[in-house]
Amino acid sequence: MHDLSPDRRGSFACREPAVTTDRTSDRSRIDRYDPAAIEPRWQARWAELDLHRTDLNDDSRPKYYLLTMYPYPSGDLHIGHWYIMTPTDALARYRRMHAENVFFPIGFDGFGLPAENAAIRNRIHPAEWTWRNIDTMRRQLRSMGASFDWDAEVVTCDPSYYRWNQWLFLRFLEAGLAYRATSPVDWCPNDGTLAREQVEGADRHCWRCGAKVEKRDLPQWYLRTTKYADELLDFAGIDWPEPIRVMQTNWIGRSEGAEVVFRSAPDTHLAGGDEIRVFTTRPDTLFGATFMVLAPEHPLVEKLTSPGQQAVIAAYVEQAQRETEIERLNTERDKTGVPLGADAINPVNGERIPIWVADYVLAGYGTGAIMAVPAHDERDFAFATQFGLEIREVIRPIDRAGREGQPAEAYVGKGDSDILVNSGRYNGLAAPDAIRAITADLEERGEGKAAIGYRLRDWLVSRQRYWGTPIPVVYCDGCGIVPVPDDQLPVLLPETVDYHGSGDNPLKHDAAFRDTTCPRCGGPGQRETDTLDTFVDSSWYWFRYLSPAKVDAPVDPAMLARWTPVDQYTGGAEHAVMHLLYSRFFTKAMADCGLLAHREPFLRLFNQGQVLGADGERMSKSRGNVEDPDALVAQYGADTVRLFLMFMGPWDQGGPWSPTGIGGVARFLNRAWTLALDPHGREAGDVEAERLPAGEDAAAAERAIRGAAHRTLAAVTADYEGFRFNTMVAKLMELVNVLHRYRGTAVADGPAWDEAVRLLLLMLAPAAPHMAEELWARRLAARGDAWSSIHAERWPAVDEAAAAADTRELPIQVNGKLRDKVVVPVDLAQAEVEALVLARPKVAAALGGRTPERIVHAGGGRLVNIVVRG
RNA sequence: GGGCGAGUGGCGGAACUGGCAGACGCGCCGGCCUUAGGAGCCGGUGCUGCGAGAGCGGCGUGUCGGUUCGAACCCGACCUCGCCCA
Repeated sequence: MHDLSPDRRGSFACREPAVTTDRTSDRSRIDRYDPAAIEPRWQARWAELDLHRTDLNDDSRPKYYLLTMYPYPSGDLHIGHWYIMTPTDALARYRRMHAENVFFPIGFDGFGLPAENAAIRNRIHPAEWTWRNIDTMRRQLRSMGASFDWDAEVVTCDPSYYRWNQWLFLRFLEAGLAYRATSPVDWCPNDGTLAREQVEGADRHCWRCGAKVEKRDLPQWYLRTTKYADELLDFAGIDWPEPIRVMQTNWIGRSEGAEVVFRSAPDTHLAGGDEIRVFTTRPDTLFGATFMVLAPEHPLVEKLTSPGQQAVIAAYVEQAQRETEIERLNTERDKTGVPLGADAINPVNGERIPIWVADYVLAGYGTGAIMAVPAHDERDFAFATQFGLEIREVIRPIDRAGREGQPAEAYVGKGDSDILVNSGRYNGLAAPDAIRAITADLEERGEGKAAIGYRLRDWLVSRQRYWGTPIPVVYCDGCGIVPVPDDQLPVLLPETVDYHGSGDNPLKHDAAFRDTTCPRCGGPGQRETDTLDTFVDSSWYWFRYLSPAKVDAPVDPAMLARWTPVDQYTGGAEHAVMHLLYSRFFTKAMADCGLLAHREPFLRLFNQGQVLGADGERMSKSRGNVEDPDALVAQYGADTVRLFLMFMGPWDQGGPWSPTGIGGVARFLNRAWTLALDPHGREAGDVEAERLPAGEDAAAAERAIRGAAHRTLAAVTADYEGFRFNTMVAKLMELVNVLHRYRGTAVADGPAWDEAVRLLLLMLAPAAPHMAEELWARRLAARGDAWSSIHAERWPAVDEAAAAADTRELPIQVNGKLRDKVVVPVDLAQAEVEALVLARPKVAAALGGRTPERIVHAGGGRLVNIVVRG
């Protein structure tokens, strides 16, 4: 209700900015650096001039699509958003200075649970809560001075966006990429169903709320991510960080093996011949399969159970269903299980082996049944030991020949030279050969085949929530599942909802929404009341940025062709197997629906680290460790905060937040300001005033200044290209320190000085855009030139001749220990270097009369090492 | 338990990927300027020994070994921490 900003402004006004003291000395000659005055002024000017609006139709320049992960509108921008976005903004500005047509959009991930929780708690409509937060965040985002193209903004909870979620869902449905199925799903008591990727940790908790996840049997909608399992493993053509590739690869979890068909054996209660399919990565251990285990939920359990075992099996199955997956998979606790009273036939040797039911086999995993090889699998070994089942060694490492008797533990190794034993006609084969031979033989007899297993599951996208995209289908008694026709999209979320004071999905109880007519037969129908996982929204949002207002298609095809894929994506690594995997899936699925011509969304990815709270924990409102940048911006200015975040450390590293040291960055900007505006001044305490550094005449000083400036330019350019913002800032600091040594001397404000200041401002422009713009404007005004933005300037070129030094300091080692240094001309010949070096008294002392064995000129003459013996 | 990554001053972090360890900044110490300094400016600052001093040594990148003229960087073993997966 109440706008807080007047209060805030009031409190800022009372606070004396730390960086603006000017009561003493000659600093009063120039106006102080006052970011509070400069920054809003330039932000307004840039907006007014539409400086950051990208002409998407301009193809006279190379395009560069720079994307940063759009934020969730939680209501306030914290320092983490700045950490993510301001270096990316520096990149956008840097690339623009290379005359590229840079598209740098922003939007909001509008759907999601916090809005709904706020609605339940505070009786605010989720839409109102969300849109109000978005307004706040837009203002806060502008205070960063980021050069977002606001015309392209996308908000996913707007019907003009989620309509296309629905449209894409229908295309996937048509293409067989979306389907509905009933199976045991991960269920969070707070958030409802979750995708497998959204269940984290060994204790299987919810990624969002941390609650313990259970299993439920529910009919749900899925997207067929598994169809692309192999393609998702292929990262050719995209430049992504190794850790993300590894995480996705592990997540997909491809394993080669075989599907083997066991059959139930005829028995008094059973005709036999029921197929029990198992997947194994170790078909070479088939002869060691001494029993089988079915998951309690396996469909054949009931049929195969012998009459005598029925009561005990029923009780066991019921008990197992009450347990969580984590309890069932816990390797610490004792295994439990019950024999069915039936046997299976091992297809390789015709042996009858008992079938058990045990909870350590999960229904949702593989086929829900395993062949148990206790000699070569730890869990099977534990189970067999506990129940006194046979343990038959069939794989033997070559160096452990002929040891008989019961092994003390399972040998799970898979050495290339491991030999099969106790395996009939395969005895003596090496394990890899045996895998091929056994698989081929099974296939020939129709009892198995080579198969590939994946850990990846299809993506469960149904959520039992109000604040999301309605899934556009209708259930009709006569017609079954009927997709909502395109011309009836969007299926709008009803605005008035009743929350019953619980977390239950209000759509389910909203008759006006739920009850409808079947689009096919016109009879009564019911809408799907589940909504789509919000990760659907974020799986294609960068396409929508290209034509956010388009009403007849999700994206303008011409824009698509010109601008996608994204050239550079930046964001956190925490989305490795969620957002980043889903986005790749969506791109491939959209391509297969004929909507795209490319199959990978983001050519290059950079994962910045996370800023943690001062306590080292992830920042969150509930932990109370969220850092508010507004106070820092008020005290130091946005440029200082931006630069400090870049200077903290490597961008991909992140770390606990601490504002200690921000004063150093503020000082640096102040010193740069002083250099640019007052080259002749000297500070009162500077005893060296007016004097050039020892041994330098004016010409040497000018050479030194130009050299420093151009070497800095070369280094800073390389750092921007490599996302090394921390060293980029450090090098600018060094340049400023060099220039300060010449301030007030005869060469201050001379041509070399002038050039160095010009380069400094240009190098600073991407990172500290307001201050650079202000000083640039004053510079132009001082020369009587018309104003033009520094952000429209070209990135300067390094003058290699200026950057080159004519002498260098040569370190001299004796047996690898540094003993002396000498200044030499850069192009001194090796023979002359040797003569010079050997003539040094310190070298002679270190040699102690010994004769050098050889002299190593290392690293292209960077260093000499004199090797002596004795 | 498996996979990946990282251990460098009091602190955040540099070090062209095998070549001067500690750039830059914080902090700390000294000086200047000041009625004052929590501002600004200049200088110093890895640890340690000898020296009044300029200086001269020794030791140093988690631990122990190895390769090399030369190792923070490469190899082996181990310790600790982080992330991902069980």
